[in-house]
Amino acid sequence: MKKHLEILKKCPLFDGIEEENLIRMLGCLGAKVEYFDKKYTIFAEGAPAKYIGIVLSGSAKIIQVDYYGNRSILSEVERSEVFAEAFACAGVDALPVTVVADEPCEIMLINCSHILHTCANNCGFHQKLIFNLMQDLANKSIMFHQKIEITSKRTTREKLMTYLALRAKKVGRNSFDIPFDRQELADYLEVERSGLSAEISKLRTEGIIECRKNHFELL
Amino acid sequence: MKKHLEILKKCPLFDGIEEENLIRMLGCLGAKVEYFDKKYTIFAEGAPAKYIGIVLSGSAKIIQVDYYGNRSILSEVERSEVFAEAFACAGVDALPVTVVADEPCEIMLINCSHILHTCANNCGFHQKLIFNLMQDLANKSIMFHQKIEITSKRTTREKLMTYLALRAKKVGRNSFDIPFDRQELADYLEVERSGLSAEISKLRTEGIIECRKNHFELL
DNA sequence: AACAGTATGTTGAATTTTCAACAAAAGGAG
DNA sequence: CTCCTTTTGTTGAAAATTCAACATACTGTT
Repeated sequence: MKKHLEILKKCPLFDGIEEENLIRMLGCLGAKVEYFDKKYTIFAEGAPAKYIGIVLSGSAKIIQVDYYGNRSILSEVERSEVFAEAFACAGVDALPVTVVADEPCEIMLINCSHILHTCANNCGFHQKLIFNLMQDLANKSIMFHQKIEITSKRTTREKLMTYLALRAKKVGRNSFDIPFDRQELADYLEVERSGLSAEISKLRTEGIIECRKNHFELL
Repeated sequence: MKKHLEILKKCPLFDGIEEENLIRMLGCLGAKVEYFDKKYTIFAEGAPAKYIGIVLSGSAKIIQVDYYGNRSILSEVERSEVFAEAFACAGVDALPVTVVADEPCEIMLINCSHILHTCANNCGFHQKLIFNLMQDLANKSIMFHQKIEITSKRTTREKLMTYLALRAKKVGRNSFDIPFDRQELADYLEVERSGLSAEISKLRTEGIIECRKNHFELL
């Protein structure tokens, strides 16, 4: 557990919690660490939503596959970020999404009821954890607002430009990497890959954007 | 304030809080009630996101209007429900959405920092409020997941059918009202009103759905 | 009952997306 | 370096959406 401390201290769930308390806390919460290879499923759709996940290394994607096999990417989860917390906290019985390792991953799993309900030891950190969870959920909510803002646009071009503009604003630069390849970007924007490629080409020849692989620049 | 107690007791924010405590609490939180006429703006995009709103009577819609004037409806807020909590809790400086009264409304406004930060009186209900807020935010997150599930579909027909199926599942019946007129439903599904009307007609002649005004039935 | 105003349905043309199939480029393994 | 696999780009035809314009139905008021 020790080797993950630096990452865990950056996790919004443990914001403002001292290192020594954090270690004790993790024991009390029954936190465990599991390893997943690239492309492996961390949580499968339909599984019970008991656990909160924290990415210790690697990264993962939250996806949803519909009846016809169309994949939709809901979000990307990076190191020190939390996932599946909304389902665990809301007490839904089955996960409506799948979480897949994007690269080899170490994932910390915490049974959410251990966070929500005071334990026998009556340790005093639950309040802080719940406060942090609340702030994290508020931030996730804003993330979804942005995703909806992007996908509510009617054309591929507008979706792409809205996404890139938000990304640029977030990093504070006009030049940045995105965490998606073309197919994944299409699945995030909810458009066709081929149409997306065509649109990127057009924007490039029009001198509006520049891009190489997953690096983009707004001109 | 007394006349709103029955509604407030149903508000998820005050879940598990006794009536007598609730009254004192509201005073301590500095809760105030404002009246808004139909179509009036409760919160405007760009306004500071300090306040959490609770619908005491009437209903409201959370909308987003883009650069070109296209309206997108994010959600509907009914009696005893909370709104704008994510922005207030996450501490964003300006609201990215507008909240509009759908009918004449009484709205309770609470400065979110009064909920988040323990007051001088050191009253003991903050923990419970924060816990409730956390659960509410988790539920909102799930709501957004569903909205994304709906709008990620590629055709108007699929979007509509996904929406209606979720709605039917929620109420547990195949026959139900929706809180939207045609234009609003189109703005919620992120499609054209005329195309939506055409699709509803088709589904009707195909014997898949039945509808009159905002009442729908899945056959 | 008549009217005005709003909401809903209908239609065809223009635009855009999706789909399928293939070409080109990039990356990895041996 | 070469082969093989994966990713990305390109294209044209089919399907769906958007747009604009108008017809019809509905609502509330006088």
